[in-house]
Amino acid sequence: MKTESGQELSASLEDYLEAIFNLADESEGARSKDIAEALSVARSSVTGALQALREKGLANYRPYGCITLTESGQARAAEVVRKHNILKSFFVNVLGVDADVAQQAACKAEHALGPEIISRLLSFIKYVTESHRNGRDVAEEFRQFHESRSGRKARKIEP
Amino acid sequence: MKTESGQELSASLEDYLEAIFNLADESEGARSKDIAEALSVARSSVTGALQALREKGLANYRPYGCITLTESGQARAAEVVRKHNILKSFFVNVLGVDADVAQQAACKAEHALGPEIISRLLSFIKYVTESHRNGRDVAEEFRQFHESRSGRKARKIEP
DNA sequence: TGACAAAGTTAGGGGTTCCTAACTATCATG
DNA sequence: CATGATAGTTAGGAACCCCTAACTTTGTCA
Repeated sequence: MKTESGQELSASLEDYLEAIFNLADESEGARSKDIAEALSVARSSVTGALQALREKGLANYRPYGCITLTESGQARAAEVVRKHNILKSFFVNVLGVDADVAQQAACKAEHALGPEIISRLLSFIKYVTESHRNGRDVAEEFRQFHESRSGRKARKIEP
Repeated sequence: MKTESGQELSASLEDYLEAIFNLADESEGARSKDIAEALSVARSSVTGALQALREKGLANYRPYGCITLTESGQARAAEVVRKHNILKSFFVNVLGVDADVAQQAACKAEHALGPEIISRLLSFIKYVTESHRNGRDVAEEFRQFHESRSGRKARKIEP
């Protein structure tokens, strides 16, 4: 039983899918205006994207109607969101990056990484988490390593 | 003294820059045909890209002439290549991904990640390398963790 | 209910990136 | 040096994705 449903999807359409998924989570059915806002895009661009998503069988959409995802649309969106969360978690919890920076980077990188790498990344996060429980906190150890390295750099400037 | 030189560059143009850089490394001056081959693109697309790069002051190019990068072109290309190598190294040496998969993923992701994350990723690779020298090999430990996890999954299927 | 504001759509246009087909330049070789 | 093969260019067009401006629909409230 495969989760994925068919064709290639552009990064842009994946973004729309993700936004609809997240918005529909809170209320039921997303509003065009909120999608536009979430993606920083004109409302008319949303209309276009919705037509494309409908044609691919991913969104239930008719003019002036409320916007939901089809089953396969939800599956695709869930995959994207999953990638996003794994990436963000890696950036924040392992690399120690700011939440905002991580959020933005995850948004862009989620379209670029295939299942193999995502799966290993997830595994790696779990590994780091376990290391924490086992008293050999890899994330913490790295953070100190990183700080001491940046520190060393800084010291070079003022001797 | 900053390395970067100016404007935003599309992912596509970054790819061309990288290809020219790599090709010019081996011989001197890249050939249009080889760029096309490296990027799996029609020769005419290369011509267009070269015009764009020339307009941005990144490539020395005139019709039928040999192709080199300007100084700022080289600087930009070097940045891209650096990102690429850091990502690939992370995928291969930390996550344990196949070289080919890593290569492809690095190619796509290099356009999506900013300096903050790249710098931390580099630092993390160094941390893992040191851990190897210190007898606490994080990469190796993760590899075993990952294997045991995939193993556990597989066992579920045939009980 | 009628009228106004907000939400959504359509029309038209621009930029990017790529393609194929046909043309031109370059180069090696007989 | 002629000529054919290879490399490179131009022309024209398609697919995306986004925009603004103008129009239509919807919903609210006096």
